[in-house]
Amino acid sequence: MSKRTKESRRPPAKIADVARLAGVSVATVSRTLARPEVVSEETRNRVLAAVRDTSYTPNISARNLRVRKTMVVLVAVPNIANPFFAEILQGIDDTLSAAGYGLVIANLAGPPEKEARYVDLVCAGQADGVLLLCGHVIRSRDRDLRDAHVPLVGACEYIPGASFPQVCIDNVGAAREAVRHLIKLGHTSIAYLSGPQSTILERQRLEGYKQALKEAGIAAAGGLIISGDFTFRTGVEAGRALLALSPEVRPTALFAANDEMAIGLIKTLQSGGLRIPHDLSVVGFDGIPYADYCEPTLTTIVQPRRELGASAAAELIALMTTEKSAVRKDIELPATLILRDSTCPPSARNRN
Amino acid sequence: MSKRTKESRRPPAKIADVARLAGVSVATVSRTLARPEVVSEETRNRVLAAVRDTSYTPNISARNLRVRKTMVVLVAVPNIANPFFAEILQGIDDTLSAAGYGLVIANLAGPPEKEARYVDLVCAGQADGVLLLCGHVIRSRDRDLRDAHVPLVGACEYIPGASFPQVCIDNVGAAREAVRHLIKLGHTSIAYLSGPQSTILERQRLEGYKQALKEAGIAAAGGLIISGDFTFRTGVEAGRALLALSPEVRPTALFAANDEMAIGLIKTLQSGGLRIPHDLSVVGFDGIPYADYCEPTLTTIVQPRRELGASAAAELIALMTTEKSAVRKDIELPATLILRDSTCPPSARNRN
DNA sequence: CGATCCTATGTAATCGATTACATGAACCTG
DNA sequence: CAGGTTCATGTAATCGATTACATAGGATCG
Repeated sequence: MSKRTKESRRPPAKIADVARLAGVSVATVSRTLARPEVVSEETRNRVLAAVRDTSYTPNISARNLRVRKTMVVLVAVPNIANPFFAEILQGIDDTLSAAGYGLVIANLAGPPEKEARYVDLVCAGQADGVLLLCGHVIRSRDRDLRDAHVPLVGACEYIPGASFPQVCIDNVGAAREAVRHLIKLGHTSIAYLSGPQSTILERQRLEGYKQALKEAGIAAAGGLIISGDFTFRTGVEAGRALLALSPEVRPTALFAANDEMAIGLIKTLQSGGLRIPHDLSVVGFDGIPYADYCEPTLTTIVQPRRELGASAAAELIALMTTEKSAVRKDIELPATLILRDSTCPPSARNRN
Repeated sequence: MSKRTKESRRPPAKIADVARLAGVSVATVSRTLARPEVVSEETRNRVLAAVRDTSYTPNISARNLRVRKTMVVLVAVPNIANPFFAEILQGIDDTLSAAGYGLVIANLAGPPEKEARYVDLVCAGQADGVLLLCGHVIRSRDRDLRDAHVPLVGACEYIPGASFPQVCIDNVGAAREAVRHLIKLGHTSIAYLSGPQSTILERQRLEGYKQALKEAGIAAAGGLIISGDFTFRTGVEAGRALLALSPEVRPTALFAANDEMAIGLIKTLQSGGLRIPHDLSVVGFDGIPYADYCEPTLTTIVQPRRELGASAAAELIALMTTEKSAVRKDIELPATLILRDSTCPPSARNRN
């Protein structure tokens, strides 16, 4: 009886159609859908049947107009093509779309005027919330964004003085752990391949590196810091630089601020004749899928990417739905060092 | 004079505010924004100034409600985490967002009920168009999607009988070209590492492989086809299978249906002691960034990913904006074989 | 039994834009 | 100068929901 044949003509059913079919007013239909407990069981059944028969779905534009929400959140991501962010996005998407939100992805890798367009969109109140996957945006349009008065949550890159909640791992601690691992293996000459100096992420990982060296009583010789920018290319360049060094002065281990650079470095070193980890131990950071595919597989700090995205999204939802923000707490997720094949004790011939 | 200090209070300006400030009716404001040429120069200036002073932006929900559009397109993608799709998405995003559309990304890698939710959303008229990056969805909800009467464009995977325009490369031709390259180098024993048998993509690449062998008069021995599913893991498995073969019967070259498998295969072969390309030439398909990073760099068919995404998006925009579809043409984009280091003539010891 | 309260439902205002139609001024034109 | 155009603008209906307020009928109670 409830199984009608296709009645579906071109224009989608509207609430008035359902009301007519059920013999009630539009208000009752709306109530039935929003708060089923306030209508009598009998009407409820009639309405729900009518909803089914007309395959009615509320028009979101109309609803959003009325309740003054957009059900859209803006996600600012440095670069979608980066597998690290791709997985964070999945976590965000899972959580947000389950709660009925759509997400507009602002890919900052695109032309810069696009970034401006996105910020404007937010300021114009066309998004209910913003998720920042990097400190980038906030620095340029700080004020605009702030007094647009839109809930905001940050993830991945922890910004110390920020006025909004953030979801991150302990970058300093994780970097320290990575370097401690190398020290425990017996390495004393440990280089660091940095990220772009302008990011907070970079400063924190550098800090962790320094702390580990310091607590082990190893002097952080300045020359052991090689500067990179998170790209494969700079990993390759760092590799060339290391190859140019004579074996006696070459470090026996290296901590890279992310996996992509670590992999570029390893490739370059290998084609220059070095054996990894025998001649140089390498530990990376992030735990991108490829780190487990390369040869040798990469020892690295793996970040809980999906969870990072999911809890940032959950936090934002809380902010958006709660009356006047009271949430405001930072969340720190655990990152773990995964031991694979790119590290081993320094070989005898490299010891001094 | 136009540079006012911040007047921005909580509620965003609405069209009535602008009208009041400019001393005109709301209709005139709307017209000024939509078709500036129909209002007198003098009013136009007054209105535009008022727009600036109030930093007015039309409320999209209200507009969409009125004009019965959503300005949203749904993009169904097999897996965002896959770098191949990530770049296509960028092309789509560039084009679509420049035209003012938002995109909802339906990541089919997620839980299957999410896929259903997305299809429902489209059927409920909450999207103006759909972009399919794989044949997957269409096959399961074919009818629903069709009579939802929403403009649809396919990309990447060409579906022969489809009733909607598609933007693809010539998969058969490209695969044939890849294999021809191996043949030209002198190989006569060429294996094929397939994609998932259920996809049309796979059948087309297999077809190209067969055509190339046939035109060279090489019998396609059945045993040379190894089945995979586009993942790194099956590349590894294929590598193990090849290692198990004695060198005399082992093929001297292999064409993989995508790069990820090719890379998995190469890694495995290398750790099994084979030298690539010396002992086995490999050509891949897709041209993902990593193909240029691995060791040796991968000879592969590179697909114009960004353009693929951009023209699919452009085609969809045409469909959505044109009165009653008249567009309906498939677009074929060129894919090119890029020669890198994973292929060379068969070595003497492997010849028979 | 009349006052009071509750429950279930209906009526109509509202969200903020777009746009068909109405209006009125200015300008021709014969 | 009556009547017809054209041009710029205003009035008000409309898109499709949500929800404050009104109302009617029934239960409860002193």
